Amino acid sequence: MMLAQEEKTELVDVAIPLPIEDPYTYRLPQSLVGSVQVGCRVRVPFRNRTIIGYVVALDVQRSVEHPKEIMEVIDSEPLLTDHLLRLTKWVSETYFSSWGEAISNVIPRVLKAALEPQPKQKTTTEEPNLVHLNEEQEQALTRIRSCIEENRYKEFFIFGVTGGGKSELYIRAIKEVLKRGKSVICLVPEIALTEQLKLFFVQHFHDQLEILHSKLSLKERSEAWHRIRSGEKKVILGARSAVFAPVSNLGLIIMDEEQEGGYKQDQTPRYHAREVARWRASDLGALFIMGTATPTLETMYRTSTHETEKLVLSKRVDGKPMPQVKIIDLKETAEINRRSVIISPSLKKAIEETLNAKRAVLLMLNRRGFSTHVRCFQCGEVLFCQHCAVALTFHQEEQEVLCHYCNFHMTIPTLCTQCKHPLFRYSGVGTEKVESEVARIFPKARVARLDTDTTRKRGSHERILTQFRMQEIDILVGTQMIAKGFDFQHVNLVGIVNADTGLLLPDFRSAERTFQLLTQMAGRTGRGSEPGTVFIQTYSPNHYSIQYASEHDYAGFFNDEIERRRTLRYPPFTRLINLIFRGKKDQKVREQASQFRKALEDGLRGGDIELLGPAPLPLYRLRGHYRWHLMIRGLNTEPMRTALQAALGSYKRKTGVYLAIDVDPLTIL
DNA sequence: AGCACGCCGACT
DNA sequence: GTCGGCGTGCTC
Repeated sequence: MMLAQEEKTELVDVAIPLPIEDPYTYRLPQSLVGSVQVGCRVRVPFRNRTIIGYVVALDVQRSVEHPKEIMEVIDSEPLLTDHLLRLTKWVSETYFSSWGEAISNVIPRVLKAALEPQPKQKTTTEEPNLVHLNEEQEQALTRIRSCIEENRYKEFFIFGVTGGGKSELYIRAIKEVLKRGKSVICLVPEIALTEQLKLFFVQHFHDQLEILHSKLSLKERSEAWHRIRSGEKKVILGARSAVFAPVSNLGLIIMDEEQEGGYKQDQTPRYHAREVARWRASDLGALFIMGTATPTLETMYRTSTHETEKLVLSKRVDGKPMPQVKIIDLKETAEINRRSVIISPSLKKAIEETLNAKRAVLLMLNRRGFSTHVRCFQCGEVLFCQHCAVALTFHQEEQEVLCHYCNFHMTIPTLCTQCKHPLFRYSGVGTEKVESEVARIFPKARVARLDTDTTRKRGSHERILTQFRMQEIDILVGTQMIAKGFDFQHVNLVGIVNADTGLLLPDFRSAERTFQLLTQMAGRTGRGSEPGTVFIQTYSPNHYSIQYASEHDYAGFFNDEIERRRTLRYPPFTRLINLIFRGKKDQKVREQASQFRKALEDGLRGGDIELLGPAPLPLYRLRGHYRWHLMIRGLNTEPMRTALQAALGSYKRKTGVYLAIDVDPLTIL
């Protein structure tokens, strides 16, 4: 009897959501035979605890010493489709996580097994009028439509000036796909934009629309997930994580503002939603559409090699001219005033004129807080974070200094810890300082600020935007947050308080980022009846990012920058993998990085793969950890991955040293 | 990631 | 002599 029973049990492979190489093999007790399928969650014993894993293979023909028994099958139907299983496998291989980690990243943590039918929402049958498309939009739509009919993978990039009517094109493309019974994922770079676009999308797609992002409650997310999985929802709008939405019959993925860094996850698995979207679309024979006025060099380069087809929207739909851009050389104003100036005389004059005309002003400085460092008046000692290698930023509202990397904060000491002097000097300008300076210069103006500090509370972002829309704010000061999703007719003046903040970073993308930010900011004005003006304050007025941005010349910028990338062997001509080692003991971290380099060298033997480092990261100390990195550079990722995989298997790990692998890193901090 | 086993320093 | 540091290895 016992024998017969044992014959009937079978072995299944279970992916474990922990950083362990391969799936583990478990025995399926007779009582559960037939009740489990690939893609189901199961509860399994693991060491001295239980853990939820994912069944990735049935009927495994492998001898395992003492396979343990599966305790419980959680889902009666597979949670993950075959496609999602292959997708997560690909993610784990590409970004060096375990398969289980990749899967657990995709499905909501708490997911009810049973599905509750959602009460039918009242559907408004009235369709909002589709606005008339201009010739360029019409042509682009024709191309997209013909590819939808072909039912195979195809990639478009919509190169649209700000105000060029991308959104209208998205809506039309989605409708075309829905007509054919297929579903759509539409990605935006951050959650706040999801909320803004939702109002627009819901008018077109009613109860077919689902919102998906990580700020939803666990319950909301799990319910949304089920509605998508069941096919009830066909248009999914969301941030990065929505790229994994379990849609059936995928026809189209849209990625708006393709250049945004928010599409890259900064924790394991460190995937880029653009690459995930590309893989999914290609796997399922769907369309992938990216759109922006300021594409990454990578995407623009793909259009030149015809891997991606470019569709151009060069004209603003309202026929408005691009705003006039004036560059202010801060070296000159600083000389006249014999000290640095926050608002130059010409910008001040422009603000006055704009206020007199009852129009609104946006002032952007990509740095929050009041002053960027606090220094002893006598000995010059700077207040540093105890855990990170960065100066503390003074925040006036909190009356505290704050570390922008680890959130450490404290009140300013009464006496300098070095020389006991009681006075400190506050230098370096942040948005708080700009706000108070502007309020001082223009006492009658209504001034507000929009940055992470003023939008921490839920709904406060929306509240400030509404006030601005209702023209209850004359001057809005903010970080790059005000560069996105702002479409206000009454903005006649945009001031970039300091365009150089990003240019000084030790990052090969700093010029690209600066160009993008300036171009986006310029696009925030001149959308009303009068042409807008942009003032760019800078200490490097001749820098090519600033020059090209002031001329609205993406092509010029691209041609310059792509040659730099070619010469310096940076993406898109090469691929990078960044290996970040961190730990409490500097010496050990450093040794580990050197040892890892040797392990990599052993596996390389020639080839065109370069190893750079080990070198300390720009943020040498972060949250009490010392940080060193190694960079792998090559022409194709395949040999790089092979070498890395081999090194990971052979190197001797030290305790207390953690390794993070960042494939195609966006920032190297 | 946890967690247990195991081998060398400063303490009741 | 013990408590505990963290280095090493394993989890089906």
